[in-house]
Amino acid sequence: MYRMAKVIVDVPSRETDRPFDYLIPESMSSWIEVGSRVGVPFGRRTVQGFVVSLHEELEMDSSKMKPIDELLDLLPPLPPDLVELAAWMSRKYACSMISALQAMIPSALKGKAERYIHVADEHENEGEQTAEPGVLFGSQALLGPAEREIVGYIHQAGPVTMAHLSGRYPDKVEVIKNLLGQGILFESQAIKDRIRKKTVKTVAAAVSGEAAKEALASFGGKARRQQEVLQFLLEVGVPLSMQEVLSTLRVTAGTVKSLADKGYATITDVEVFRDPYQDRRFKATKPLERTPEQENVYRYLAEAIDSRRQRVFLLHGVTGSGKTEVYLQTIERCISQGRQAIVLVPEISLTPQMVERFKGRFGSKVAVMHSRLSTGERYDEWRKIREGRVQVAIGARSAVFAPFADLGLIVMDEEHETSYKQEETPKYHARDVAVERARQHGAAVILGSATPSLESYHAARSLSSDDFAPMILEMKQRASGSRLPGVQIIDMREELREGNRSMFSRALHQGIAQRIERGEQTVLFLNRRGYSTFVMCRTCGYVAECPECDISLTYHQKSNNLRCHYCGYATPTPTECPECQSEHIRYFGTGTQRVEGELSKLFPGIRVIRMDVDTTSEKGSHEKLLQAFREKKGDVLLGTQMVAKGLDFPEVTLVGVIAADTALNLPDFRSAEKTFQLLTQVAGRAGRHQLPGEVYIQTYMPEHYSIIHSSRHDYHSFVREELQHRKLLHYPPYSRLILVTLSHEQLPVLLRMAENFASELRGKAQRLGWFGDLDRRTAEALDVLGPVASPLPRIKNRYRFQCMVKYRGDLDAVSLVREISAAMMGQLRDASLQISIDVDPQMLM
DNA sequence: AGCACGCCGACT
DNA sequence: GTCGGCGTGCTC
Repeated sequence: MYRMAKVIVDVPSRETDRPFDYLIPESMSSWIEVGSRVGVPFGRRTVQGFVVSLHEELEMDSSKMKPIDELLDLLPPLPPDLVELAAWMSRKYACSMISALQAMIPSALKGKAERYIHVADEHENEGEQTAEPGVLFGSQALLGPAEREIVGYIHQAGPVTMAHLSGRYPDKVEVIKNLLGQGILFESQAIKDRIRKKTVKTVAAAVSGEAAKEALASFGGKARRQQEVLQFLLEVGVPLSMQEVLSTLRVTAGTVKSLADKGYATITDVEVFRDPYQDRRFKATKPLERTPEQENVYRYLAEAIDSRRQRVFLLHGVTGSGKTEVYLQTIERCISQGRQAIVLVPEISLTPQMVERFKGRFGSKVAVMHSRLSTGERYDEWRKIREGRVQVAIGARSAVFAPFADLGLIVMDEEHETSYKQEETPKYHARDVAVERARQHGAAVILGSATPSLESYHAARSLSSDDFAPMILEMKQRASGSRLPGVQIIDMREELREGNRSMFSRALHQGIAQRIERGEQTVLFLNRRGYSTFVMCRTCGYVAECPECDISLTYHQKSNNLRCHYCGYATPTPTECPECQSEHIRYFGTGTQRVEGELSKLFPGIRVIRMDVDTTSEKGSHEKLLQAFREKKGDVLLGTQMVAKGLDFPEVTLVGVIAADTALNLPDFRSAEKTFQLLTQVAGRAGRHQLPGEVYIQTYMPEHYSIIHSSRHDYHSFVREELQHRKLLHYPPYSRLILVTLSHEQLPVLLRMAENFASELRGKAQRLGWFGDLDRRTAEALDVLGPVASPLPRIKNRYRFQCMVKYRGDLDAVSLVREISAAMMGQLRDASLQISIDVDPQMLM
């Protein structure tokens, strides 16, 4: 009987996306589990892999079968339910198993093989200087002095890497190769993690009682400092960190070391967790009394927690209705029953304020995961979860994979945010993953938003037997009792007609002036997208573009150069047009910098705090800027998306949207929805406390329904209208989409393959009886649009074309697409054709 | 993805 | 004559 493991190896290729069988060595037998991370021989090298199942076999083909060669962690990094979830993801999103597994663990555990050089056992003494140089060992050739030195060094230093060795003996690479060839040296491979567990040195007295007295006496006036250290350690009686001992007694590490050498003290490496919040104190908070609305909602949620069955709730609550307090109390109930909870927030709203609220309520029971943590910090937060040291995990998208053993609740705040969809492989949506995990664990899911996505809202409204039919819970009032701000739509065409060519309408201009006068604050919002600053020649219309990616280059004022946002290509800003030699070439478009400039021109002495990618790239700067604004060190907070979310400043009474249209005119069927959500979010920033708030929205399309309904805070009317549009055009939620992008270096080949793909897919769907025109609402329910050139038609020297597959949600179109793309990649047996599959795409541009 | 095996150009 | 170019084939 042989114990075997099926292993998914870390080799990102279509042919290797399947389990490989390995023999489990006797020594690892009781340690290897589903979810274990192992190093396995694969071809001629060693790679990392994950055990996905265990089985036994009576016979085995020993010529083919290899044993696992190392087990990388004592506790498997993935519990079995996550391995199962990875299989679900690979089906749903047409991604490889390894990419799904890799997404679930911190990057610190993405190990790579390192090669080590050893001295072969029977040659160990060859490096030593013999009395008679030139004596032959066995059949081996004579070792020269260089050979002897190298062999001797490795023997004494232990296994070393080739890089280390060639660093030490830079001109002896040939000699080393020879030794390897002769079998005097040999290579091995082992998986090396990207980081280590952090340790601190601790010191403790190694003697006590009588022995301690003797020890102290034995110094006899000598080594005063050592004596002092021992005395101190005995007094304290518990192990201390080396750091503490050194700084308290003002001694050096050498002193302590000598004491340890005498056997009077011990120095140990103790594993510690890197704690990104260790220097922060969080004020403890108590649950607030629930408002009647909150009470009503909480009753349903508490019942769901108690039932231990999968339930999905859509919590639709206006900004300021106290959704977070509801989350906190539901989590409290969940963890008091011995289960754990995950809180998902968009990366952008994982602000110190948010962290503070959770830390304040749950203290050390919380692990926080966000992108600003270092690899090591993130690894340690993750370990706290895996080892059961915390009960609550709060983080962005990937926190949905927090490896809790008994999950009772998943909260997804700002459910409608697009950042929950990962744009890289695996292109998963955290909402769908959350619902699936909840199914596995019998957990509750709360999808919270002031402006729920149409997908979620529609799913909740339809009485389908879907795997996910949420129940809608509503909160219509602000918890503070304050009114939602009045919203004024400003027609910028009118402004232009009346001779105002500035980016500020007269009303907004006056509004800002008023706030400055009254000492109140203003938030100005600029939609970044569509407002890229590009360089254009005003004489001939030439636009500077990236030679590799065919997209316009972005002007960077700081470095005075042009950069490609996609591949990083950079070039100095031209002073004359390369096409017509005109000098009238300059950057174009509005960025936050330009608005800032305009503001200081219009309001001399105005204090503007600008928040954008430039001013928040540094660690902690985001926090600092907000703090400064809170302390009223600025009259105006000017920024992009990041000022729209979750911020709460009592003295902000005016919010201005510079141009609502930029979001409205994006080539995306969701642009109206996005605009509505954005305006509602932004408007929610004003007048949250005693002072009443005002919102000005500047637009060239004042009659657009998303602008009108958002100005009236009327979600339901907006949704009614928007759903009609979607239904008419058969867009989600009335259909589903798969975006298939094909890329190849040669345009003609790509065109042929893209056409092939579309017709293959149409043909196959027709044979299944699926193909047809969605608009006719017949049984036919799959349509292929395109191929067309991708919005970014060329990236890194590869041309890109895309097809949009539109289909009825109950069909398994993903399998079909996957099948056909696999067949096509097989046709061109080189890897020159790449096909990327995006299921339920969010970004269509 | 690597890494090796395997067949054709410019050099000691 | 060899060193080395990268085409294609495989990895339990």
